Amino acid sequence: MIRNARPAIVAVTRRISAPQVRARAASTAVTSDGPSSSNLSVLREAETSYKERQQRKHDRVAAVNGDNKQEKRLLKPHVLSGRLTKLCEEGKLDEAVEMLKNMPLDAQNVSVWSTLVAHAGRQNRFQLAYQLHTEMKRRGIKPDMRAYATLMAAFTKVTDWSTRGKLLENAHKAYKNYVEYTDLVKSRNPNSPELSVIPINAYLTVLSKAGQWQQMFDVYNALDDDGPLSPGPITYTIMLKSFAARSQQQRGDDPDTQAARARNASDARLVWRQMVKRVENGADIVIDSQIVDAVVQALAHGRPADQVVAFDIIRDYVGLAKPGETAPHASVELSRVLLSDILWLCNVAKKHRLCIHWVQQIMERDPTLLDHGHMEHALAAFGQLGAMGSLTEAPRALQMLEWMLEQEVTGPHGQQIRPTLSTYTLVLVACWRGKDWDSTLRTFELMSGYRGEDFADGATGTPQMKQRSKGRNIMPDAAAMSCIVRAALASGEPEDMRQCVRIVRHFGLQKFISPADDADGWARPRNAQQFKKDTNFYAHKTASALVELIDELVPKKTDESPRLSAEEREWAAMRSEARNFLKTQKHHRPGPEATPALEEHPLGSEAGLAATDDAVAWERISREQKTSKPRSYLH
DNA sequence: ATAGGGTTAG
Repeated sequence: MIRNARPAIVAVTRRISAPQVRARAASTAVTSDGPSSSNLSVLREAETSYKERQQRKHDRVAAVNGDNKQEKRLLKPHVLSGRLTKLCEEGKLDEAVEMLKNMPLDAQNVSVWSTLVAHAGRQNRFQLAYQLHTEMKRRGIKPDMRAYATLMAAFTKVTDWSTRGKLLENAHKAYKNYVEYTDLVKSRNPNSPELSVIPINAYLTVLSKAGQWQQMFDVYNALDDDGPLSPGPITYTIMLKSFAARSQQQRGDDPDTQAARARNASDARLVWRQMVKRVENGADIVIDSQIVDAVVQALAHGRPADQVVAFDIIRDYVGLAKPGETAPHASVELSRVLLSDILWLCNVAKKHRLCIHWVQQIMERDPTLLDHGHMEHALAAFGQLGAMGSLTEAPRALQMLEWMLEQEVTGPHGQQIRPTLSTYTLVLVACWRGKDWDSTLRTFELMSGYRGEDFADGATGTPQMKQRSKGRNIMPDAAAMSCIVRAALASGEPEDMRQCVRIVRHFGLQKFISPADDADGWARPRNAQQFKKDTNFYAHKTASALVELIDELVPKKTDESPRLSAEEREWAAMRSEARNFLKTQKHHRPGPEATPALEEHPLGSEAGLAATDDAVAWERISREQKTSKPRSYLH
C-alpha cells in the first residue's frame, strides 16, 4: 500500500510549491460533487442557521425580561440537552436518542444533536454518531462547524479501521460536506468563526490511523496558505507523527524498509520546512515540544542526513548541543516525552556518548526532569559502547544507577526515577560487556537486597535477603541472570565464578530456564509474546554459560579424579540440568533472527567503528568544556 | 471540538 501510494505523494509534494495549482485542486473538489443548485441550497441553510441564532438571542432576551409564556410551552434546547446528558451518563444513550427524536422541532437544534453525537462517540457507537448526524440533517437542521468537529472527533477514537469500511466512507462524506460548508461561509465572511481547521485536523487523524496516507497528503495540500483554514500547530503535529508512525510500522532492515523510511523522513523535512517558513512570515504558530517531538520521531528512522537535521532542530529549538558547539537560547521547553525521544534518537543514530552527555548535563541542571526511562537510554548507551569494545563503561553505568537510587530517596519524585527490572538489566548488560564482575555483583546486591559476600568462598549459612519496602527487592529474570553468569565467565576468575554459581544455585536454575514463574517478587512476563521469545533466548544463554562456568570449576570425571566435595557434586548436578535443558530444547534454540537488540554486535559495522574512533576526541572536548565553563547552566 | 507512549530496536 505504501509503495503504491508513493508516486502520488511525489506528485503532490511537487504541487506544494505551486499554489495556483493547489487552489484549482481545491475548487475542483468542491464543485465535482454535484450541481450548483445543491450549493445554493446549502447557502440557504447557512442563512437559516443565522436566523436560528437570532431567534435564540431573542429567546434569551425574552427570558431575562420575564416573558416566559413561550418557555412554558416548549422545552428550551439547552434544558433538553441537560436532560439528554443525564440519561447518557446513566448509560441510557438509546433512550436519549428516542427522546430527542420525539421532541418537537422547536426544542431541537444543532447543539442538542451534537451533544448526542458526542456521547455516542464517547461510548464507541461510531455508526450511531454518524446516523444522528444525518438524522439531524434530514430534519432540516444544518450542521455547523462544531457539529462537524464533534462528529470527526468521535471518528478519531476508532482504533482499528481495517474492518470499518462503511464508517470510513462516512468520514470521507462528512469531510466533503464540511469543505462545501466552509466554501460557502468563506464567500460571505472570510473571518467567520465558523471557519476552523479543527474538523480537518480530526479528519487527518482518522486518515492517518486508517492508513490512507495519500488521501491525508491530499487533504493537507488542499489547505489554505494562511487564515483560519490553514494548517495549525496541531495539523503539523498530526502530519509529522503520521510519518513517524509509518516508519515504525515498517519492520526489518531490508532495502524496501530503508527506502520507505527515507521517504517518510524527507516528507517530514518538507512539512517542517513549510511550517518554519510560515512562522517566519508571521503565522500565528508556536513551535512547541510536541511538534519538535514529532519531527524528531519522524527523522530518527531516516538516513544519516535526516538524523543530522534532527540534531540541528534539537540544538536550535531545545538548546541541547554537542560539546564544543554553542547552543542558542532554547525556545522550546524540554518535556519528559521530548527528552526521551531525543535520547532514543541518539542511540538510534549511534551517538551513544552524546546520549550519556545530555543525561549527565540534565542530572546537574534539572534532575527532577529525569525518570527511569531517560536513564535507561543512557544505560543502554553504556552497553552499546561496551559492545563496541570500550571496557570502561561498567563502573560509569553503576555510578548512574547509584545516582538514581539516591534521587529516589532524596528527590521529590521517587517513583519516577526508581530503577526497575529493566533498569538493572541494562546495567548488567554494561557490566557483562565490560567483563566487570565487581560491578555486576554490586548491581545484583542493589537490585535484590542480597549480600554478595554471603555467596563468597568460606561463607556459612543461608544467604539472607534484606527485606525492603514493596517493589524494592527485585530478583533477576532470565535476561538479568544470563548477564550475571556471562560476566563471571568473562572475568576468568575462579573465585568470581564460584560466587556466581552459588547465586544461581540459591535461586534454582529452573527459575531461569522454565517458562514464566508467578512467584511473588519475581519477574512476570512484561508484555506478550515478544518477551516470551526473549525469555527463551536468555534461558539458552544462561544455560550454556552456566555449563561453561561449571566446566571450569568441576573437573571432568576421570578414573584418577579426586572425590568431589558435596558442593561440587551439586554443581555437577546443575550442569547436568543445564545440559539437559539445552538438549531437550534444541529445537527451540534461538536463531540469529531471535537475537534481542541488546545482544547485537555492532562491532564491524561502519557506524560502530566510527563512533568508537570518535571516543577519544569526544572525551577530550567534553573535559575541556567542563573545565572552561564549569556548571554554566546553573543559575 | 483537534496532538499527547510507554511494545519507539529485531
